[in-house]
Amino acid sequence: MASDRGRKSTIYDIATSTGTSPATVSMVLNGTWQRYRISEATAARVLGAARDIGYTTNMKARGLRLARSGLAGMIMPHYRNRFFAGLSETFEAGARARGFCPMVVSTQRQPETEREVVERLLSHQVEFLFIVGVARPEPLNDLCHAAGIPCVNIDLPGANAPSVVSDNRGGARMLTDVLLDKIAAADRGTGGTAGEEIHFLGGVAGEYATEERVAGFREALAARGLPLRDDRIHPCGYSPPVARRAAEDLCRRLGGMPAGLFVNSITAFEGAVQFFQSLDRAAFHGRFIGCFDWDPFAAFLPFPVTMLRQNVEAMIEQGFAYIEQYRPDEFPMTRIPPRFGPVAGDVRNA
Amino acid sequence: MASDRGRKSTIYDIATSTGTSPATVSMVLNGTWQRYRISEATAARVLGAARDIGYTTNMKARGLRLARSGLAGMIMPHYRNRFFAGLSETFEAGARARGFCPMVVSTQRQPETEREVVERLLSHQVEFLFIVGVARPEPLNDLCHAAGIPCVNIDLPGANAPSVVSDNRGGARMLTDVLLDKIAAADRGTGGTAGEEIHFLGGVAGEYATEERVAGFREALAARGLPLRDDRIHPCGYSPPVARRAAEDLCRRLGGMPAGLFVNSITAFEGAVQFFQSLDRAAFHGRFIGCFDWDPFAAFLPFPVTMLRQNVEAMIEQGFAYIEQYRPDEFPMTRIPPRFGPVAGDVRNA
DNA sequence: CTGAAAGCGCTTACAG
DNA sequence: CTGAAAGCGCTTACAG
Repeated sequence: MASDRGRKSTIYDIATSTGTSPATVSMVLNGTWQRYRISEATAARVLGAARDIGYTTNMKARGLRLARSGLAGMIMPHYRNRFFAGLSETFEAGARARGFCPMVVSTQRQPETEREVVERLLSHQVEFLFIVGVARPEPLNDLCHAAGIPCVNIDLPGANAPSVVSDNRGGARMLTDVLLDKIAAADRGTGGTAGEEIHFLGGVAGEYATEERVAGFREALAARGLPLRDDRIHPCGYSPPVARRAAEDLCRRLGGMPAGLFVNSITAFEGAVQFFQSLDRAAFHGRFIGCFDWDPFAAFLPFPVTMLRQNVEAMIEQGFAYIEQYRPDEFPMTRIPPRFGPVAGDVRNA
Repeated sequence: MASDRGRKSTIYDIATSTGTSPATVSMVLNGTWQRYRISEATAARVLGAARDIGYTTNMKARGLRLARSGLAGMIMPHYRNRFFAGLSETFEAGARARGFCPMVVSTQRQPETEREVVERLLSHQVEFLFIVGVARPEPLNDLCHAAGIPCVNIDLPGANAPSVVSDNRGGARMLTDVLLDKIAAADRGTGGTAGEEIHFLGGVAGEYATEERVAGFREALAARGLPLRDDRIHPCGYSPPVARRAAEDLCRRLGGMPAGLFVNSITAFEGAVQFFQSLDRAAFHGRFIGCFDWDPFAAFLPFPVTMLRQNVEAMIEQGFAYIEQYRPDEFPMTRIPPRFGPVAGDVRNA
């Protein structure tokens, strides 16, 4: 029954066809008609016509009039891992539950794209913006402020907006402790000092998340009185190919796998695993690998990997909380503890 | 320098502050000023003021006036695998390259959500819509037609809009052929009839993609004169837990892995792999697994897997082509051939 | 109980 | 070379 002739129908069409006025139609459609004492009969007539004609309200016009777009914006690097995919999906569900239409766009970590996309989203009048995984979010925060739009930084913090991040330091500490425990258990009785042989691979020196994780890693060692030489830290970046090479170099230098390997991020892990494929399975005997991130397939690799799963739901909830209580002059930060994901080889956890 | 006092600034603010009119400001900002013979001096003044004030044009107002929103819509099930993630990212890049702001939202395969989201996107006046992975897209296509908005179905076809899908039949044929070749090579000289021991796992009976893939699977067997009993086809759905159980039942029944296993979709594969973890590595000797989908980590499992990678870029390009040459009365379908992904254990391909 | 009117921020012929 | 005016589709006091 849709009038697919010509253009989309408007409240004027409905007013004409029902012998009422645009104002009446508007009130009926908005459900405010009883407040305006519109007769039940008129309301029913209008509603029926709207249904028959397949009317949908033009949000552009309503938004213009009301200065409320109904749009909720988010930018993020990409969707190619479970962490980012989960953040998007959770954000979308949260936005929808709050009556907004989610608008999430990926920017591939390109600062220029990030800026352009934010400007675009602002042009489209998003009512608030989640900024995910941006290394330097401050310029974007400023753009939002200039437009009078609340925003939050997720995953990577920034000075000019509230931020919610994983507890990177605490998580790294947890993960390192697990690796050290396993090494110690394997060492038991041999009096080994395997703690010295634990290495940290991946991430970017000077970047917030990496520095925090390195700090947690150091803490765990320090707590056991284990030494840590700087040459055990290899912040080779996040790209799989360079992580692959870094892992290879490391093993060549050591003459084999280190007793423990803390891999920072799933993408670095992907690279490292490419190299591990070339190793004999025996190379992993008594060696323990940890990854600060989780992936369902990575859980099924042929050697044991302990994985940390960031708490996506809690991060997004906190983001909405910050938006809802937004104060343009206070930029707190909250750290959400990650949890252990299923452990490879341990089917019960899968 | 942004005037973050009060609300967002408009062309009226700029007109006032530069002693010009809103019309002039509009022309200058749109770059059409020379066509209207506005003086260079005025143009420069306006541009400067716009920059100082941090002006961004209100797309709601412009869209309303121009009946062009600048929004490109897409709905899809979720982002939790490389295929969907790739479709989103490629779509976003394509939309941006064409001057649109992408608006992609996930619907978790819930028909109600799909409908609501499409209505919402239409309300926001998206100029066209990509409908990805929807089992029954026709009602959504009709919604778009009623609104006069072109749409295409991606991944799963529909009768009421142009569709672009992977060449499911051809791809399944390719994949099955590889598995049969490997089995034959392993069998060489033993005179075995291992072709009979190839099974198909996952997907939904009656669903387009599954039926096509089963057809390709049958074709490959038929071409070699191999028989295929119906009890070799196990369309257990896509969910990992049920696929896990199905794989387990199958192996129990056979007393071990079949010679060949064609797994339909990465999610079914995820389930099957959960079960495989409990098997001894020897169980895979001389057994060959194929998956109609690709994942970077699945490529590094401890047994050989041949994976098909759908051509996301070509699919999205074809989608845009359909939109650009849209005819509301012709609904063709194009099939894009998938390619082989890197093969597990073969580092050279990784 | 319902309609006429103004205005959200923009663009584009049309005058001058 | 530039401005006044109308109109995109809506909503909301304000009359009646």
